[in-house]
Formats: sequence, structure tokens, C-alpha cells
Amino acid sequence: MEIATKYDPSSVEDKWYRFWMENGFFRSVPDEREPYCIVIPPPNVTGVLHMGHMLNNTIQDILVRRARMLGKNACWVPGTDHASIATEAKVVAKLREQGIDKSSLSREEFLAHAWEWKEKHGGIILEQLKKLGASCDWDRTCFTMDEARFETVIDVFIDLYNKGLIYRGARMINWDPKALTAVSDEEVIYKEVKSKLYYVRYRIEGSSDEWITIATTRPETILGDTAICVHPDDERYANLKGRKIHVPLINRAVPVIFDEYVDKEFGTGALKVTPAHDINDYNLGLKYNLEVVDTFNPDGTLSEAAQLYIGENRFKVRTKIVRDLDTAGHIVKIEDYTNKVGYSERTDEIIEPRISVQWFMKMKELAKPALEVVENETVRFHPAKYKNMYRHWMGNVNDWCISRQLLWGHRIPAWHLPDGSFVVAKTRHEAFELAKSRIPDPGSRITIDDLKQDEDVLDTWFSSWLWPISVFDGIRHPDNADINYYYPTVDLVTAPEIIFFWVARMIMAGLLFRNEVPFRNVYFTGIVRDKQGRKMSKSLGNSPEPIELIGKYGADAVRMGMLLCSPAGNDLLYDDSLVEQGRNFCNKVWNAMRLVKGWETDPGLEQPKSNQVSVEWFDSVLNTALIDINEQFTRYRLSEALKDVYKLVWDDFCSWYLEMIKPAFQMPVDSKTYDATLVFFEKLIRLMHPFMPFLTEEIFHVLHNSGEASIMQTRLPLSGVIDNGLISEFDFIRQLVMSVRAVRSEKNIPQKEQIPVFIRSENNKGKTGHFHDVVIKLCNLSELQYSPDQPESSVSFIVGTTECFIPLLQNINPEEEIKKLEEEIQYQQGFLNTVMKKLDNESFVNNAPARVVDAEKKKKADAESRIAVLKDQVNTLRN
RNA sequence: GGGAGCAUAGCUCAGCCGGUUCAGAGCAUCUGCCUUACAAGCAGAGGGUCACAGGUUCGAAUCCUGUUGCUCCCA
Repeated sequence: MEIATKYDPSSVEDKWYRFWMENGFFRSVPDEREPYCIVIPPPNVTGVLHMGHMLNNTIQDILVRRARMLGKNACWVPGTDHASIATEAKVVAKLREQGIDKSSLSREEFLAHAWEWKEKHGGIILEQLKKLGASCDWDRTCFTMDEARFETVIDVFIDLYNKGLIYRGARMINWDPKALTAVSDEEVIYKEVKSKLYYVRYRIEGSSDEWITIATTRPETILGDTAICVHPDDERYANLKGRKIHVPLINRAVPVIFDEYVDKEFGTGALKVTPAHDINDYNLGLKYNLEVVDTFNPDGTLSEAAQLYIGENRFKVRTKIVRDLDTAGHIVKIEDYTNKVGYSERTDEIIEPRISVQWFMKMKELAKPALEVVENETVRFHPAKYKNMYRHWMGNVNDWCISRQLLWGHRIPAWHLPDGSFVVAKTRHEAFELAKSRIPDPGSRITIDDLKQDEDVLDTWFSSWLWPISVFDGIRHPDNADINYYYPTVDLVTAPEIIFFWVARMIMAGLLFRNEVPFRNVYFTGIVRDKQGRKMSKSLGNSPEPIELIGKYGADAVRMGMLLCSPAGNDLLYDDSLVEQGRNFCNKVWNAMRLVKGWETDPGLEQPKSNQVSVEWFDSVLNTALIDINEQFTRYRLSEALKDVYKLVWDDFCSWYLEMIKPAFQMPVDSKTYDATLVFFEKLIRLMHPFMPFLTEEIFHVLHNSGEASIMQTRLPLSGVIDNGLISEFDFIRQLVMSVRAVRSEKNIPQKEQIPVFIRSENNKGKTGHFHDVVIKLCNLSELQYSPDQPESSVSFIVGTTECFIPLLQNINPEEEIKKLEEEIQYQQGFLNTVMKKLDNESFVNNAPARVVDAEKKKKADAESRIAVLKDQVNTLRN
């Protein structure tokens, strides 16, 4: 059979993915095995796969496939998130393209469009994950707004409301004037912007020319001022007690209040107070019972209450009011100023603090136990440094604003009554019954049609936080077989930026509803950046298209590339060269298979000693590596694990082992060695399978025509006996071989040309042992002999403390050799000096552990003997 | 303003509790090879005052303090 010299992923990947799906290898149902479960961080239905998903899902797939091959019942639950703001924005944009205005549609009509959009685009990202090789149990695919999840969310809302954890109230919230909705604190991104600090003077009541100057970055909110605040200890303003101040342009008289909140050093030390438009001012307003004048409309234009500039955009008004203030003689000066301004994560609009009636969830009580389980490592973070961040946040949580003024989402199950009160219930009917029961006078005339359901929907994270429970329907059916078996899940793989949005809240939900954490480990991936360290973004155009990348290099190569350079929690600077490295590795493995597959065996051939020892050696190397790699996994150092695999396969297996046992051209190999090699190869591809599922499945089948079996069904190789003596014996051989090669390279001796090597030995006893023939083969030697003397006209080198020679007829320049030797002597002498310095130091000898002192003594002896040998060489050359 | 983390080769990083010929790996670079598995390859080579300054110690990349620079989170 002809096998191509290059591995072609495109010809095998779809084939094997179909094979896995058709055989249901990803399917998991509860049984007697130990469960291993991961729930996917559900990507947005609006999303298409980006590099962050690639990294994240590669890691999950590696963990799941590994668990499966450890004999666990592995279950990876996929799904998508309805992403209310993002999806609604997309649907609105699409409708606009069709000339349809959102406001012209009823709620039901809009939702019909949204669902249509979801059905059409919602599955794309999951199909893309399949290209990556994701081994999700697709039969379990969930959507945060499918029937079970929807009902779950509503049930939870009602439950928490009844428990008093959810309340409705007027609070200052972050308002997105573009999306026309409240957003949570976590959805506000603070950016540093260059702006101006305006010094504006306000006239003091009862005088014609007494003024107080305040500094503000937001002059357009002046119309909403209801107080001036100064520090109680500020002598400059002590005379203002009991006086009133006139707000410019509208001449509203407002009080002066004295509060330590004011920073005397900032600006003029006097602060204008606008309770409707600043969170700190709002708090001052509460404290001093100030009037609240809301001068903005929801869309960020000025309202009637502003009296001036009504209907105009807030930033246009800023320019205008500054001009008008100046004209009226109120502007004292304007300074450049840099401050931080909050932007909406979704729309990039500047957030407007706004007082509005919203739904909130109390967080303090929930935060405490959720912090506790991370502190005591019931939930472990990888890397652990995120514990600090988590602790800090959990100690300072505010109540969670869970209502959004959107249509796409879980509509809040609250029903408003004509008298302004409301009831919370699942259906209109239940709400009606509840409302009736609450009204003391049964004769009061409300009808079921008087109930009006709350217009708001819930924050998207209000469904996500239930995800590890809701995917198993554990809220509606708390005792079902799935939830009992799979919950708590084992690992969660996610980005550190959603540690509070999502991770913390899932932990709270888990403890609240199941009295058990949702997962044992959280693996935080880094952010995928470009080579210059910039975030990947559409606007920069610096993100490769993942599907194209897979098409070009193969899924296995991309997976490897993603992982190779991304230790947990570190950002990954993406570069195509990483994926190329992955592809090259695939090809290397492919060609190793071609080599082994091409060998003929001869049953009559006895196994040479050198092959036997090579097999024993690699067996020990492999067993050592298996332990190391397993250790890397238990520490969640996946990137390191992959590097170890890479070295084991490329260096130890291909570069050394295969070269050691490789038969001469068109010669057969003995069957013992051949069989051992096949066993090694199979162990290696099993070990590699979680990282590179497609290539390993292909090789698995090429190696033994496996038919309907899959490598997925096999177990990871287990470590066996390790002969450390043999390993260190080979370390000497490796150095010897490398030294001979170095001489060849230096002296321009072609690899084809056979050369002799002599090893100095007084008693003709060899140091190469069973590897004798291996050395001859790897170095292409005509002979390898032991001799007490140095042959005529030869170059020498030292391996450890052993002197070796290669006789050369030409190419020897004594001067050059002497120079090199003397450089080496100098280096060794320097080394010896540092060792001597330690050994001459009495406190070192007395205080250091014996083992360390002995090591130094050995260093000394070795260095001395090497120097002696080198000096000897120089003398020989001189004569 | 509050908190956290990082600084080691051109790049990305490893180096856990101080001691292995400790200054490492991969990539990149340079040199020589199309050697019958693989040029997506093979062999070899060069490259770092471990940010800076102190301290602890027989001994510091590793522990402590300070300085500088960068990054992230929170307000």
C-alpha cells in the first residue's frame, strides 16, 4: 500500500468525525462507572467561532477525551446562550436592513423574528466546534431559552422572590442609552479618556457679586444640580453656612451641604451635587434628603425637567451649555483632564448613571459560602492566583441588577395590578389567584385581564448561573438520574474575565439549590492575542478565521498550536508559526508510521542484543514520561504535558529509538523488535489522542485495520517498570554519539563516510556495553575499539571523563586543536576554581548537607581528571 | 485611589520546599546536508550580569526589603 509522504488532514478529519458520531462514541448515560463531566461555557447564539473559543474548547476536549480513556464515563454537555443584548441588537439591525423599525412591532412579532433568526444562525457555532473535533454529547445540546431552561429560570426567579432574595426597587443603575436598558456593574467597561475640567462659578444668593466656583467634567448635568457640597473643615467655605446658591442659567436656589466626602484638594474643593446623574451624588442626595431632578430622557437627550435644551443629545448640550455659560460669565477656566468613563460592554455607548425601578438580587448572603468553598479549595482555581481576585470581589459585592429593558430573554414573571402593586407567579392564572387572595375585600373588582405582566426580561447571566444544574434539568426535577450522577461536574474551563459574571454566580447557585459546588476545578485560559499582544478583534482584523485555519493546517495542528504556548492563565500570543509547528509534528508522526509500516519481519531472525537493549531502554523512557505527563495533568499544566509528549515522540522515539533499531535498507527486522515497536507506537498514539484525535485515529486504523473499533475506546497507557540504570547508561551513549557527530560536522566528514572511533581504556573494558552496536550504527563507524593508547594523528574529545579518539588522515591542524584544547582547559580550570572555593570554605563544608559536599567533591575530582587528560592531549600534539 | 500579578536567550515561557556541571526548553537565527520515513526533514553551532539596589545565608534566578518598568482587576 502506498502511503503519502505528507499527512493530509483534510482527507481524514470529516471521515473520523462522522465515524465517531455514527457510533455514538460521545454519548454518555449514567452507569456504574465514575462520572466525568464538563459543561461547555455556552457560546452566544449570535457568535461565530473565534480563536478564544478554539483555545477554550480544545482544552475541554483534551480533558474529556483523556477522562474517557481513563475509563471514566465522560460527558461534555454542549449548548448555546441566548445572549439577550447581543442577539436583540443583531435582530434589530437585520430588521432595519429590511426597513422594519423595532418599535413598529408588537412584542410577539419581534420575538417571532428573533426566534427565526436564532433557528437560522444559532447552530453555526456548534457545527464549527465539530470541525475542531469536539467530543460533546450532542444529544444533550441545550439552549438557555429552550423549554426546560426557560421554565427553570422562571421557577428560580419565583423561588428567590418568595425567599426574599429578589426585590424590586428604585436604585441608581448603569443605563445604556443606546440599547435603552439597564446593565449590571460587570457590563460596564471603564476607559481612560481625555476630557476637560470646567470651572464654573455659581452666584451666592443674596449678593450680586459673591460667587462660588466648582469644577466639573459634566457641565450638561448642571441643570440637575440640587446642592453644592464642600468639606466641613474647609475654611474657604465656612462662611457659606445657611446660604443658598443659584444654579446658573436656570437660577434654581440650592442649599450648601457640608460633607467629608468632598476632596478639598480636587478642583476648587467645592462640588456640585446632581443626585439624578451620579452615583456618589445620589448617595449624598439620600443622606441629605436632596431633591432629585432627572434632566435626561432614557435615550440620553435632555428632558423637560432640564428646562433648557430639551430633546437635544447630552454631548451636544455639553458644547452648547459651555458656550452659554461663558456668554453669561460663568466659566472661570477650562483645564485638560484625563478621567475614566464607563462604556457599555455591548454597545460601546457611554453609560449614564440613572435612577430607575429595577429588579435586584441580594448578593451578600450568597457570597459568603461561595467565597468559603474557594478559600478551602472545595473548588480549586488553576492557576491559584485568581483566588485573590475572587476574594477581593466577593468581599465587595453589590446587589445584582437582574432586569433588562429588552424583549429577547426570560420575561419576568411579575404581574402588575391596577393599584400599582404586583404579584409574582408563573402564569397569568396563578397570578390572578394570588392577587385575589391578597385583596382583603373579595368584592373588589379586578379581572384576570387587569393583570399586566412586567415588560422586562432577565439578565442573560440569570440563566447562565444555573447552567451546570439546568442542563440536567436539576431545578425542575431535583432528584433525576442525570443530575444525581453528573453533578457536581469536575472541570470548568473558562476565561478569567467572566470570573464574577459567571463562575462566582454558578458557585452561588450550586450551593443555594443543590447545597453542593457546581465543579471541582476551574481552569482559566488566557486571552488569545496577536503577535503584538493586541486583543483579537474584528475591527483590527487581526484574527485568523478558525475554520480556514483548520482547512489549511488541520484540526490537530491547530489544537496543538493553540495549546503549545498557553500555560493556564497566561495570555497566548498567537502566531501561525505555532500551528505550523503542530502541523509539522503531525507529519512527523505520520512518517514514523510510514517507516514502521514499511518494515518486513523475518520470523527466523534472532533479536540482536543491541535491539533488545534499545527496546528495554525506550520502555523505561516511555514509562518515565508517562508518570511525568500524568503529573502535569493532575496539576492542570496541559501545555507542559503536550510539550513532554512532543519531546517523547519526536526526540526519544523518532530521533533515537527508531534510528537505533531501524534495519538497513530493504532488510527485515526481527519480529521481537518489530512487535515491541508496534506496542510502543500504539501506546504513543493513545497518549497523543486527547491532543490530536484525528491523526491518532487514522494511524490506529492503519496500524491494525481496526474496523469498527476506535482509539477512543482504548485506555491510556499505564506506566511500568523503569530501569534508571539503563537510562543513565544511555545518557553516556547519547553524549558519545553527539560528540562524534559534532566532530564530523566540524571536520566536514560526510555522514556516509565510515570512520573508526577509539575509546581510551586501560584494561580494554568497554563503556558502551550492550549499546556497542548501537553506537556503531548511529555514528556510522567502521570500528569502535578500546585501547590504552591514543592512535597516531587523531582528534580527541571527552565524554564525561572518558577520552575518545578519531584517527584522521587529513584535516588535522595541530595549532587549532591545541587552541581548542586550551580554551577547554581554561573553562575547566575556572569551573574547578569555583568548586575549590566552596570546598575551601570551612563553613560550607561544616554546614552544608553531606550530599551536597560529596557532590562538590565529585565535581572537583572529575574536573581535575579532565584537566589532566586535556593537558596530556596538548603535550601529545606538541610533540 | 484600593488590590493583585509579572520582569530569565531575539520571541514565548519552564525553573515547585535555596545546593544536580544551574543558567534550561521550544520557536527563531547561523552552518553543513535532498543520508531510501519525514526538507513540514537530518546533523551541528552561537546566544542570557536571571530588571535594578540592598539584605538574610556556608550558598540566592529561587527567600526578605526597597526602586524602576509593564500587565490585569476593582472604584
